[in-house]
Order: sequence, then structure tokens, then C-alpha cells
Amino acid sequence: MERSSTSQTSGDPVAPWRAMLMAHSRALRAIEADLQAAGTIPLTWYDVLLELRAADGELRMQDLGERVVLSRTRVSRLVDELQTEGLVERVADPDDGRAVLAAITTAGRDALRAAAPHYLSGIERHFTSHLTESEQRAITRGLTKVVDAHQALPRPTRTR
Amino acid sequence: MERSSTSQTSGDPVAPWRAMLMAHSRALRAIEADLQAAGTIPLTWYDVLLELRAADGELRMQDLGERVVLSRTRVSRLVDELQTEGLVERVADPDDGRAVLAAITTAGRDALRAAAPHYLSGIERHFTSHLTESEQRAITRGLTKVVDAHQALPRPTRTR
DNA sequence: TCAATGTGCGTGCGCACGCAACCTGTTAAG
DNA sequence: CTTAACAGGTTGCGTGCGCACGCACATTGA
Repeated sequence: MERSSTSQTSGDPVAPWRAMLMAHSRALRAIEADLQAAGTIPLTWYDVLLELRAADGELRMQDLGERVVLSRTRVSRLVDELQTEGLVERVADPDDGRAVLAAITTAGRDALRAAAPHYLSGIERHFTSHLTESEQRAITRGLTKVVDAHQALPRPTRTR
Repeated sequence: MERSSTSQTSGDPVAPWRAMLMAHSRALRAIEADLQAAGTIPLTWYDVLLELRAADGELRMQDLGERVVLSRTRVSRLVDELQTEGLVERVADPDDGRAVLAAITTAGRDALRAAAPHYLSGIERHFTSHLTESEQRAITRGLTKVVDAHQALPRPTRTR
């Protein structure tokens, strides 16, 4: 308890925010470092492959970007990389000539399977294990509400 | 509830992690957008000034970096920018000729004061307001534990 | 059939960030 | 006093990322 500037919990709307920023930064860095040390695919690749597999193996670029919380731009380049490695393919959408489907390949599924244990243990070790069951629930529920609220309000407009 | 891949809360150590990643991304973006629209100083500047003020007005570069969760490199450049704007000054540390103190100026304090309401309301509106009191407490407590754990363990070593 | 407008992706560019190398000043060894 | 190790800061460079823009296809209305 060396922190003097912030009081503690209630009353200060900044406290949970700061806590999240810090935890995000530290845990993410630690997990990524572990993964790199283990020689697995990078975290962004993992996320992309995971979402792809969860969605019957293919997804339009835009939808993919939304799920992995990355800009379409970034997704496009990520798919470039994954495609180079043969982990995904670009497939023309039969229903819409403009759209492109990113489709996970067999090699992609293999890579995902191989990486999964490292990711799970990393998240567990660097993040979840430090939380009680009820904290986990509160975090999941609360932060999900935050996310949902933002999906509904892309443009705030009113400052009040 | 269109999400089909992730079950819900307990049993899945990934759920709180994913929730945090999403909430972080969305809320941060929203807050930054608001601030930019309001014409205030950027978030990183705010954080730096805030920590400086909280620490009697001055801090060594390294310590500053640790508080704002940024590399020393980045802090050095941030202080460059702030110095250019006259919001901080670099002062030689009287106790150690190698060290440099970043010191907040009067203009810096003014800028901080001017920006504060925007930041507080942004955090409140885009983040904290979506959480119940108990969720706020759980998040602050839980994530603080995560942060503390990482400060203690820069090198995990053991995979188990 | 053929404009006019909308939608989905890809690319040029610039910003934020960290790592590794470097410079300077401090401390320890001889 | 000299030299070696070391700690604090800054700079060169590469990487990850998003925005603004343009192209290709789709959809609508005449």
C-alpha cells in the first residue's frame, strides 16, 4: 500500500479504470513473452484462428475484424501474414462478389491446436489465477456490459 | 446474446480475459475520441502530468515510466513533447548527476486542471457508469492483485 | 441497360511504442 | 589515480496499428 494518490475503491470512478489499464498492460506483456519464448504463433494470429474456427471455419474480413477487436485494415494485413504461412486462405464469397472470406486451413487448425495449451496456461497463470471465482464473474459480467454499451453507442454526440 | 463460442462465466478462464481485452479496447477508444473532440491534451500527457503532480511535482524518468506503465524510451520522448509545450521541465537531479528529473510546471498544472473534468467524465461515461458498485470493487481488487503479482514476478521461469 | 450511390477490401502513410546500442556519470577494484 | 563494471537517459531502428483514400462489386432507380 504505497500508493498515496488514489484512495481505494468506491467513490473513485478512476480506480477500476486504472486497475484495468495496468492489469491489461502487465498481463498481456507477460503472456506474449511466454508465448514467444515457447515458440508458438503470436497472439493476434491465435485470436484470428480461434474466431475463424468458432465460426464454422470462415468469416468475412469485416466480421473478423469486429470479433478480434481490430481495425479492418489490421485484419487485412494479418490475413496476409497468415495466408503466407498457409494457415488461412482467402476465398471469394459466393453470395457477394465484393466480400472475401478468410478461411482457416487444416494447417491453421493444427497450429491453433498446438498453440492452445500455451495460451490457456498463460492466461490462467498471468491473469485468471489471481482472481477469485466471484471476481472472475464480476469482471466478466461487468466488462461485458461495458462492451455492449459501446456497441450500441458508436457516436456519443452529446457531451452531457 | 449472439455469442456462441464462449459459454459464460465460471469454468472458462478465458472469459474474464476476453472481457477485459474488449472493454479495454472499446472504452479507451471512446474516451480518447471524446477527449480529442473536446480539444484537450492527449491521454498519455494527462497520465504523465497526473503522476508528476501526485509525486510532489517531480520524478526521475525511470520512476515515471514505471508509474505510467510505459518504457523509459517512450517516457523520454513524451517528456520531450511536454517540455516543448512548456508543461514540464527537465531538471538535473542534485543527488545523482546521471539522473534527470521531469518536473511539472505551472502551465502543466493548469493544463492538468483544465483537462481533468473531461477525463473524469469520459471514464465515468464510457466505463465506470456501466458497472455496479460491487463490480467496481471486484474489478479494482482483483485486477490490482493481478498487477501486484506481475511486479513480483518479472521472470516466471516455471511453466507448470 | 445504364448512371448514381452504397458497401467491402486493400494500400500509402504516419503515429505510438519498445529493443538494442550508445553516451555520460557513478561506484568498485587494483 | 586508473580502470573496470554499472546505472540512468537518449537515440536509431523496426514493428504493430489505424486513418484516409481508392478500387471493385452491388443495389437501386430511371
